[in-house]
Amino acid sequence: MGQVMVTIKEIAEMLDLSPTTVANVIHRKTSKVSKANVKRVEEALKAYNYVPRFSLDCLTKGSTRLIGVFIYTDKNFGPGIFSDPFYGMVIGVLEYAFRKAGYYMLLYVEEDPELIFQTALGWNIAGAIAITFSNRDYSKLKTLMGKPVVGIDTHDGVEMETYDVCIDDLDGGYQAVEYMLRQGIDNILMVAQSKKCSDAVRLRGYQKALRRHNIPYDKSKLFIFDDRDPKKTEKMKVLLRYADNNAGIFCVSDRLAIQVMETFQKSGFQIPKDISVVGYDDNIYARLSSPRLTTIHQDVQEKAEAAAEMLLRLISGGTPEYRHVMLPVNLVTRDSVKIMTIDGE
Amino acid sequence: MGQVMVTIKEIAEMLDLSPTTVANVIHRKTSKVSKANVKRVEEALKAYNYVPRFSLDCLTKGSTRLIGVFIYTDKNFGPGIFSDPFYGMVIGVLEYAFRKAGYYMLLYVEEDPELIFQTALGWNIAGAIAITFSNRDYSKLKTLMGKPVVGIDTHDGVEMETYDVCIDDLDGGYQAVEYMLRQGIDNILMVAQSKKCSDAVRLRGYQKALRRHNIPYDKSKLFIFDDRDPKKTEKMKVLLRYADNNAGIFCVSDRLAIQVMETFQKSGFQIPKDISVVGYDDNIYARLSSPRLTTIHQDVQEKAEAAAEMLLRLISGGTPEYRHVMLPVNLVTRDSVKIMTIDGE
DNA sequence: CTACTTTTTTGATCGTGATCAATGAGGGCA
DNA sequence: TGCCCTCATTGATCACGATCAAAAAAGTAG
Repeated sequence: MGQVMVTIKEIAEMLDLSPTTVANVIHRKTSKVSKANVKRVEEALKAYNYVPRFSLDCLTKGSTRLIGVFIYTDKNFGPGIFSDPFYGMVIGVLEYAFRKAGYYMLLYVEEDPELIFQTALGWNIAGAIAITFSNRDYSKLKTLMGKPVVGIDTHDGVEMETYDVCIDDLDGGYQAVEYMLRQGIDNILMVAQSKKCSDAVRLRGYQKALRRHNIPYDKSKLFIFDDRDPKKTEKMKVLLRYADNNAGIFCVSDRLAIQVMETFQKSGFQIPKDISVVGYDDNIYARLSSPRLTTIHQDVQEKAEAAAEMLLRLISGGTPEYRHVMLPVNLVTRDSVKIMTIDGE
Repeated sequence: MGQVMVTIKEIAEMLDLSPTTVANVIHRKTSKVSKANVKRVEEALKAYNYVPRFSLDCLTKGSTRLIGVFIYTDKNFGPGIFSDPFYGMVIGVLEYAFRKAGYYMLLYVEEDPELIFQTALGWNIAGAIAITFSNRDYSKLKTLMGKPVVGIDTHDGVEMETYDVCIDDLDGGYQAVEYMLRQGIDNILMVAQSKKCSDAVRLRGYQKALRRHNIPYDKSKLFIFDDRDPKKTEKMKVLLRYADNNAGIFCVSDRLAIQVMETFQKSGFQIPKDISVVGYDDNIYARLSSPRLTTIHQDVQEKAEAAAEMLLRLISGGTPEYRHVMLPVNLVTRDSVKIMTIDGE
């Protein structure tokens, strides 16, 4: 059915030449082909719209021009994962960078590491971006393929042999909490999605800020709300009893922050009058919410660009300048934190 | 470098069998292999972690298990395209559906149709999703590949031979405008991104609503703001002179609607007191904006799921129930349109 | 015109998996 | 024991492109 692709052999037959000659023209080895034939072959290639069969690259070269972008989701996020602006931006930037470099992007979102490994091997990809992998899975992927892998937001932080890009979550947590403390807010809760990964690092930043102000860490002030939990919004109501103008909440994502604010607002509280909230990411949610969200800004585009550049350099046999790139974050102050006025706190 | 993949031939050599026997076990043609050997081969496959080379499928079958998801962008959207919740949701749903069906997703965003065709051919994809293609490019892609293609939001509407999914933009435009008219708002502007494609259809819906209310169409009330234009926000100020409590603006996207609202708000106008605004899409912007945006809701997830199902059925040789799926849209009333009260309009 | 060099073209092989036709081995029956 | 039949296994071939060594053609010099 449909049009059949022209092969080198067919072009060669039509011109009464050998496939080798045609192949030589394709690979610009024109020194080995007479000018007359170069012209003839080139015209035929255009006329019959010859397209190389990318998928067969793995036979003659070691790999295809596919780059695997693997997103590990330990929770079953379901199909809506890219409506999260973070993932959307990341894959948009990666696709762009790879395409411009002549590579193609195989996108694969999986919870089962084994399936990711199989995909990487079976497609003979040239390299991979591993998003939110654990160090163990990163290493296994790399060992199995023997091809470059660059991690983005590796779960359990940086290890010697990995190449990866992340953000300074310790500083992010610290800045968020320090800012509230400086406004005289000293009863600060933290709302996280899990106790692991980047949330754990942000928690350390939270603790560091408290320590600097000689406030003991009270683990009852750490709340975990699982994104999968359908009763999540219901459970958030436990936060209501903390409403107090000396209280603040540090949330590990803008999404969570918005939900927390809505919880308070629905119960008649005002933000930041009755309680302050700081988010994390600085995505579209933060700019549109009311009140507009004070949050920790991370440059997702830069993160993805850095990862793409690292991987492309590794694939072409080079060595990236750094093994580990940790991008800075910064606080963006908007309207969700009560500001200390001159005449009192 | 790295681990080398095990091949069928190698497994066969290790077990002192022929490659054919191993291949037969892999393809479940166990009727042709003795039970003892089936067991031996299966164990070896597991032990040496045999993974078939997906990319070579095109040699023996007609195509690979890749599905091309092609997004045509006549404007150079740049790398941030998926931060648009629409595209993000679409590709998330597609990736999920294809993966569950055993296919892999090749994502390719391009402005040059020729490069899309080359990609489709070179990778021997099993089928393609063509997002915002023109009918001409859709047909060309289909003809060149001879494989199933399903369109999403085909630019110039539906034609006989295409398979595609779209939304009822005529009704969307109509509902948006009709709603404002019923609130006594009779001076209605329309803000679009272009004069083509779905915007053109929505314009017809706009005109239809006016006609029903015996209001003549005034083309000076149609404003085009190109998303690429950096002076876009500046240019929007021409709208300000329409501020009037009998005036309303129908915007072809929530993003545009938000920008329009901000333009008015920055100049001290209130929405909907001084002017009403209706958006289109009902994405995250609409729910978070202030005032919350009254808008036309489209179910992006359903759209993508319908397209995925159609394509998978076509690939497996079946026939989808419909050639053209047009999903309904509906108005979601929130707070950006002035509501007519009992005692006056 | 021969001998030799250079240019151009070709044949053969590899790498991987699917498949068909053909061979080998074992079992049953006369 | 010999013959046939069936089940199990194998060899050969194809699909496609890259590449190297070998062959053919063309050109140069004596």
